[in-house]
Amino acid sequence: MVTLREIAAAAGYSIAVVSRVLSPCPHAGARIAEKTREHISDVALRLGYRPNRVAEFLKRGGSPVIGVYIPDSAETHSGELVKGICLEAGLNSFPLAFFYDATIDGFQRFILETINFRNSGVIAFPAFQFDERIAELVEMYCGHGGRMVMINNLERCTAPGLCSIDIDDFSGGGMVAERLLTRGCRRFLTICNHTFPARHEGFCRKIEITGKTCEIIASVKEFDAEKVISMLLSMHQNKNNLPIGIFTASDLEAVEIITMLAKCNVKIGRDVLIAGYGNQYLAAHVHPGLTTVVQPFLTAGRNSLTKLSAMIYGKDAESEKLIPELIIRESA
Amino acid sequence: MVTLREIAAAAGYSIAVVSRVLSPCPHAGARIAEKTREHISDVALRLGYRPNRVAEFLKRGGSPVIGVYIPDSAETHSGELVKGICLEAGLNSFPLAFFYDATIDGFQRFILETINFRNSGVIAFPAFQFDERIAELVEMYCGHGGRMVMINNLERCTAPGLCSIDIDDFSGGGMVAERLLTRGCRRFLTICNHTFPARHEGFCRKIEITGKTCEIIASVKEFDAEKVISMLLSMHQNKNNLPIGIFTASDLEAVEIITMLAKCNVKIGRDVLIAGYGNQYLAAHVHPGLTTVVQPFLTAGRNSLTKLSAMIYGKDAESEKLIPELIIRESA
DNA sequence: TTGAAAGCGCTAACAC
DNA sequence: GTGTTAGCGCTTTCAA
Repeated sequence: MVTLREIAAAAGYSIAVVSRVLSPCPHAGARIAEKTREHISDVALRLGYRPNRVAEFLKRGGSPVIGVYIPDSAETHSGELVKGICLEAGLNSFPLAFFYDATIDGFQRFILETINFRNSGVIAFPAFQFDERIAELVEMYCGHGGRMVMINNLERCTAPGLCSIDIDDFSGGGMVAERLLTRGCRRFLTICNHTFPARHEGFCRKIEITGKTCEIIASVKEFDAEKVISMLLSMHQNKNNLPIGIFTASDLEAVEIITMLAKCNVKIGRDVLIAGYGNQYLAAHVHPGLTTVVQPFLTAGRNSLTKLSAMIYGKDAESEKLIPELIIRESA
Repeated sequence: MVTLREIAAAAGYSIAVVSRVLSPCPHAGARIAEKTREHISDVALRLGYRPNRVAEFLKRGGSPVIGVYIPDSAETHSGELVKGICLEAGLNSFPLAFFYDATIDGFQRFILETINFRNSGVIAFPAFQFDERIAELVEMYCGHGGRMVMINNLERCTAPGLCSIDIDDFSGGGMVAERLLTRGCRRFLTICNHTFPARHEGFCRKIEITGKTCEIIASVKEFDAEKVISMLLSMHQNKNNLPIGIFTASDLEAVEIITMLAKCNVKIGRDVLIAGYGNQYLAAHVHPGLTTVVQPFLTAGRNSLTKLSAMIYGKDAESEKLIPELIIRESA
């Protein structure tokens, strides 16, 4: 491992000068001659220096570890988020401590643990039902100088030192509507999903603009494939009202419906078009393949770490909104 | 954060004595009076002491960070493994550095990086095609005092300081065979999968013991649902040979086949029984639900960290083989 | 059996 | 602009 000491020896300066050149946030008023800076940077590069964050934060009275709060679920997008975070963390030599959970009590334990260990910052993706206590915990943490990046905060928490990365569900829903409209759908069906209302709102808004309406089913449990579909088909025997467009705010429900309809001899992709949300694992492997919305969670993960690291070193980081993308397969 | 200094003050001993009591591997020849040990342990417990691994390893000339090499895929089981590792790492205050990759060159970079940062140890799940270079890298790393836990090593690498956690694919395949036999299957079909040969071997062995045989299809691409099934069904018009049992070594293929067959009016779960392997996300949500083998990757993750931590502190850790479990749903 | 003190790699206050 | 020095929390050598 290359240390400041070795660089200092090789460059002919003291360790302190080398530190001031290489430190991500040197103390205020640190002045270095431009020539010295260049020389030391060159030597560091040549020797392959990688900072020892552990020692850096030890001195500052803390630990470089970044706490990551992640939903305790097997969904594909959490995996993508984790991957993005890990990738950037690796590049920047930040160790990570993951906390898998999906409860408000767990979130509280997580925050307290983060404070107790004097970790350098927090990335949080609290994917459970929003609760005022979250906002309080975030305020408490940031109020004491903590830095946090929150995924899908949706403007519910605000605090200095808090930066949000949201993924735009509303426009994702709109993309599905546009696709179904383009494919010539006349009637639309959608399953309620209270966890992600914006996906529906985006979908319905786009449909309403065209003067068409959406039938809404309370839950996937009440989706009686044979009944609903035979009803819909018979109502429109003249075939003029085909295809019917179905949108569910999660792939899980879309896959249930696809496999239920397949058993009823419904031609999915022709008479009935189905689109889901999330591009979960296996969504590409049902027949017909599921048209769905892919969320840029890898990007969210990478950006969250970049922003957090900037904030940790006293720079500003702006919140951002990421736009999802429609993946077209055979189902719609 | 409670430090040794505070405990020393509260207990009325020097920091050195407290360190000897609380350190996970005190230097050889450290003697402490039993009464002192108890007293200091009590105080530490009362104050809620959690060791500062960063400082501990700084002194020892390294970093507490554990490097984790994980396949760069969205499969559910990687997520479970990561979760298990994170859980134990959190309990033991070990920071983690994940390296998502699926190439031998990446594995080499990972090992070199681990050495460069003087990380405390490695958990590796190299899920790509086995290569002699892996064995060499492992030998090199462990030869220089590195500690490693390998997931699904399958006895391919050996080195002092290496401990393996394998999941028994052979018995997993056997479980599926037993289920299909119990359900009265007379004929069996299986899709080749060269990545996981043991799953097939376990399956076919159990079938062969009963004197029955397995038809083998080279790949899922060549599974022409209509052709294969109409052939099979017509061959056994008398219905005496129903149900037909199909086993694929991955859920992905099983889901493809289920959704293809559904379109052909085949009664899955009655005339044709299908089982997959892996219990991937969505496998529970196709219709009919997929009978499959769930691998104990959460346990593997937890145990890998426990074993690694033991080895890091100079204790021995034994390799182990974990047994998967059959999840019965409607498809078989 | 216990304590004093050095030092891991780095930063920051202070001196020059 | 640059160097000196103390110290973050812990382990370990050496001395008592």
